[in-house]
Amino acid sequence: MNQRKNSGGATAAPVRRQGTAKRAATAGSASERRDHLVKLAAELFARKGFQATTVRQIADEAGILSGSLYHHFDSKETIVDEVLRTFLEDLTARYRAVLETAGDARTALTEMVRIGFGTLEPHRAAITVMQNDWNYLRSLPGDRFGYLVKAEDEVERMWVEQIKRGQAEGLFRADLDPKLTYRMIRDTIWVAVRWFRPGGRLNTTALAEHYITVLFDGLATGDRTSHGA
Amino acid sequence: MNQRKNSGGATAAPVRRQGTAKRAATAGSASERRDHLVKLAAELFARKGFQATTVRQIADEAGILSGSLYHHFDSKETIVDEVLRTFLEDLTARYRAVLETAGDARTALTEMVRIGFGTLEPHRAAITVMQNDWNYLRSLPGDRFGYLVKAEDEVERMWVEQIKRGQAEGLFRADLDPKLTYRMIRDTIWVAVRWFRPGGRLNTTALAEHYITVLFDGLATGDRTSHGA
Amino acid sequence: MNQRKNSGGATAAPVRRQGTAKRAATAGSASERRDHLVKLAAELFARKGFQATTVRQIADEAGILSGSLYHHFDSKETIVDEVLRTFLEDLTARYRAVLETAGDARTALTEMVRIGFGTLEPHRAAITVMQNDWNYLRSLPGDRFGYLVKAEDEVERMWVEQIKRGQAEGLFRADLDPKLTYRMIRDTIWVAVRWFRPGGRLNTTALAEHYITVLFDGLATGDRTSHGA
Amino acid sequence: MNQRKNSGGATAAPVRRQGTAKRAATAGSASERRDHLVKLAAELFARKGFQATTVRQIADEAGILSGSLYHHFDSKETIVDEVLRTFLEDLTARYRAVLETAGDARTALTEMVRIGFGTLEPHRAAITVMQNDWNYLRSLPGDRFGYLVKAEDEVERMWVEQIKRGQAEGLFRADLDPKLTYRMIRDTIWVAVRWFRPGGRLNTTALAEHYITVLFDGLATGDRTSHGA
DNA sequence: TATGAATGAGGGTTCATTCAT
DNA sequence: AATGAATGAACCCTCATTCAT
Repeated sequence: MNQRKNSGGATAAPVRRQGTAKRAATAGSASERRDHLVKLAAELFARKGFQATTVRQIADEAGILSGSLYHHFDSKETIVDEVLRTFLEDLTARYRAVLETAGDARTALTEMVRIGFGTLEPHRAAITVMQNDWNYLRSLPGDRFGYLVKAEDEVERMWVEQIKRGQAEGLFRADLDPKLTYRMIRDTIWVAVRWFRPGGRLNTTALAEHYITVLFDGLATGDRTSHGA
Repeated sequence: MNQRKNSGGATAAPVRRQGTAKRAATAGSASERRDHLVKLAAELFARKGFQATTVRQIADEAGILSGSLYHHFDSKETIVDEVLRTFLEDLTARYRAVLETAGDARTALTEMVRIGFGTLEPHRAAITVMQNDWNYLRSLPGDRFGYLVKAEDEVERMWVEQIKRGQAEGLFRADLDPKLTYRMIRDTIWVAVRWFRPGGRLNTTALAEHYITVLFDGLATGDRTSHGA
Repeated sequence: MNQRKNSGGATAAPVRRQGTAKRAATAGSASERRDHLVKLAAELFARKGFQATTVRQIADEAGILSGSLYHHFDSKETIVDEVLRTFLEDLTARYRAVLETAGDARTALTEMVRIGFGTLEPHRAAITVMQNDWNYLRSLPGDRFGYLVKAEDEVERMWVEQIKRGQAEGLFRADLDPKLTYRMIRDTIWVAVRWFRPGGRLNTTALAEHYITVLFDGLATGDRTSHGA
Repeated sequence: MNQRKNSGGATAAPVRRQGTAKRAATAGSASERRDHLVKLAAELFARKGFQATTVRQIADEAGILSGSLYHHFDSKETIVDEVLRTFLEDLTARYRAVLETAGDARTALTEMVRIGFGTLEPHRAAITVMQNDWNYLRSLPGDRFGYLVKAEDEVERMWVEQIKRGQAEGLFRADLDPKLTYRMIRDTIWVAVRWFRPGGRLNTTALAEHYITVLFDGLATGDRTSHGA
């Protein structure tokens, strides 16, 4: 279950009983099989929600019986855990990388926005799950998903730091609440997962640039007059 | 505003075992009782999610048995339906009112943002449900919640119209995608429901003004230099 | 579920859908229904063991669906809990009653033996479960059945006390280990449940008198010569 | 006595992952390996019950995977079969040996009691299983464990014979039911397995002598007065 | 308008067993 | 003689819903 068994080579796709369902070419090491299952599950979780997805559906998708899933995972929760953890690890790693080499605060923030939108496509399923089921998963007993909160806190710290730095450097308006600003940026990026579809009119790069423009310079054209009540 | 207590009639407050729950003064007309139940349910849906909330929990909260709920509602879906419908009707009504008397596009948009944030408190539960369970509800068979999509479309039309008008008037950058811009604004407002807590450091008015500032004029201070890669 | 609802009178056995199975006349109060179910379950537990008995079998026996059992009980464990608790409460109550009015130690012990055998018939199922499944139930997590151990300790104390008193009074051999002696007596009585069948050659009274004879005066006839190695 | 370790051959102690468990020296002939597995399983069966013990647990204990057990045994039942059969064969053999050379009935019975207690330690696991799971195993379809009943019958015959002989010889009370008496003796001995722990205050020899005293001469001191109701 | 007992479908999970490798 | 992936049946339990009272 957890030792890489072979591999390297053509692995001569073994003849395997087909079960009832599709089951696309699933040769490869044990951990590859596991990853494959996680991917299938993530897709379902994203489409229908964690709770509404049954382990039987996941198993069907993989062409095995529901009980067989438990050869690979302890529980349904373990699967979604793996989905989210993978995403969060990738995300925080990318943030850290950017921050090590970042120039001024605006550049850093710009890069971070790009990273955010950049995950939209490769991690679409995970982000969707996080958006929709975060509330539920966090409420589960046993602090099973406590790391979610921790990871989020770390990310928040990174963003807020840059915003504050930008204010100190005179690059960003001093009258803004850093934490609040971070939240708005974060939400704007992630919620896009709800309507963003790859292959549509705009790709995630365009999305990012669009948002960067609005974020830094606003909707308005040059003339800064007061409006509203 | 939400607890017309009696109504002047014989209603002879029925002796009732109290069950385990609070259940404040529950006399009154049938429709008031119904509204009360909807409110309790909305709170639970918001806190735990629609699926994770059982009809038994709703009934408990109301101090009755789960079967008794079915004297008021056809199904669990009917309840959430009422929750969402009420919210959407209020929201669209407010938008229409503003648009009838609005001045230039920027003023109109400003007001719309204020309306958005303004619903955060009174409709917190409904918005939360919409954020978290929209995906699931929409996927239910029978087009039970098709009106959600319709309402959303109407709202989108209103916003996009104002954005385009603003661009035409030269108030907003011409290089922005109106639909995309709308979505970002919308999301930023609604998702706030996830972390906004009444009584905290900032009230919804402050939130609105904060966002209006960033939205129109951006994060950056005056010097519009190019940044990023 | 837990309030006595009516009763007293002929209760006009309500017409009720028959489900799929037998279901003997089950009129009466809610708690009577519950008791009935417990009795059915106890019988099955005794016959096949707690683990080997499925909730479906219990429900079948009652003529309802397995899920319906959960209207009356929280879990399968709750049912066996009720089986054992009822027995233990009856048993300890009887012991206490005897001990309050007992004469010398031998009389007390005699009565206790009679009580023991006397429970064999009315509590046959419960005793059988206790004999066969004690080990398993005790090992369940959460100290769900800790009271079993407590009740057993109390009973042990009562017996040992009488044995010691008998020794002090010069009625019982002084060279016997009281605790050990108790255990042997206890086991001899309870295990009889394994082979005792009501209506057989001997009833429980005869069993008791038989055992009392051997217990106090031994197998041997008068001549107390030493034997064995 | 139970671990002829090698056997003089190349056996080239196979490199084997150690799993999570102990697994002392496991080289040796196939039948030794098998015996070892049976012993591990017996221990688990005794501790947790036959049904509650999973084949996975047995395999874990042996440091192999559950599927691998099926190279040694046809089924889980086969394992417990072996556990019980071994015990019963040893037991009846010992009884037979004693009976061939026995003197009077009292001596014979004394020796049989000693044998009984004498198996408590070496066959603790098997006896425990027999006590707790007999009921279940006997109920399994296919008469798989019919030999259990047969062996028990044979043992009963041996005991009852001696008791009757003792009565005929005038050594035992004539008013006792031989079969009933046998059962009580048997039960008293075997159930001791539930609380007997090697290394405790009393060893099995002391237990036996204690019981022999009570059995033949009773609890009471010399004065045979009538008691009870 | 409520109760309370029941339905019936389905949920996640367990587990002895099989079998290609 | 072992692995590891899978089976398939069954298990306990949940829950929206129904309905006679």
